Amino acid sequence: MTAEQHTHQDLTELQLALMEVLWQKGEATVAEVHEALLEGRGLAMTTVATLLSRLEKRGIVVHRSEGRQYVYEPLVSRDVVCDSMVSALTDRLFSGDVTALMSHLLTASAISPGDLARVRRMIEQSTETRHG
Amino acid sequence: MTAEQHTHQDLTELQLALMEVLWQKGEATVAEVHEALLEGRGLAMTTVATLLSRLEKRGIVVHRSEGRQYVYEPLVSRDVVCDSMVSALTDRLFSGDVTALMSHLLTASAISPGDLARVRRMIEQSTETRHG
DNA sequence: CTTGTAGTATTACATCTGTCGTTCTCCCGG
DNA sequence: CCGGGAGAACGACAGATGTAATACTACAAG
Repeated sequence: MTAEQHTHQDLTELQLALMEVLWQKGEATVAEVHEALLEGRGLAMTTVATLLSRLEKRGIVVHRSEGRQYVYEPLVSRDVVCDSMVSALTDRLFSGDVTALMSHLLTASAISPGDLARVRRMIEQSTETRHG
Repeated sequence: MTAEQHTHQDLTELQLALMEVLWQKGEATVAEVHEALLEGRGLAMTTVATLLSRLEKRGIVVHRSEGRQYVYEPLVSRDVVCDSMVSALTDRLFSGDVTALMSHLLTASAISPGDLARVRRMIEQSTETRHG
């Protein structure tokens, strides 16, 4: 049992935005992350650096020095974070009942008929996979 | 346009726990909420009072005086909060694509075959409803 | 060796959250 | 009329987050 994922990797909007850059690029310097977030967000370079270092303190990313720059790299995959966050929400709102979440998505939320059809196809696929 | 729900009613675990009590009882005094949360959480009465008043400042609950006690009442329905929080997550993680969330739930997450079947039935129901 | 400069490190501050301790108030029983 | 209590009001404090100014450092050019 080497895996002991904290399962509590709840990231905020902003933190996710940073991670998204790292996930996309694989790794990036502070300047690169800053650049990538410039459009839409007018964050100062130091702000980005601070955020990144805080993320590192939380063990979500690591950095190595390259010349006088820091190159950051994610330590957790996007999938793990998604899993963790979706699970957390499912727990909080639906006592961990995934089907309740589904139900909510299918009813309360605004889901288009097209989406519905696509989802149905997904379900079928899943079922097949399981049976296969 | 009288309706301007903030659509940003993101509540924390603890805040949700308080709300859950109010939603369940319809309304409750500080002491009642405190009591309801005692098992599992050992919060001081003042803590509960503080949390409730902060929730009120955010416009999520209101209180009226009854004797020398405060009776709190929710201002937003559970459904609205669920909607808001699920939407927020969908936006953050899947750029608002509900089907992507669904897909995630069907694959990455641990969903049992039984659940899968139940979900499929739900989908069919939804489809019928739409077509009907 | 000096200096500019890119880039990191340090410090700062406001807000939100979790968590209370303390104080204030007002009604009930003497 | 007075003292106890049950609550509410107020103030506190630590940790996380968003945001950045300022300080420091080390390399590259002269």
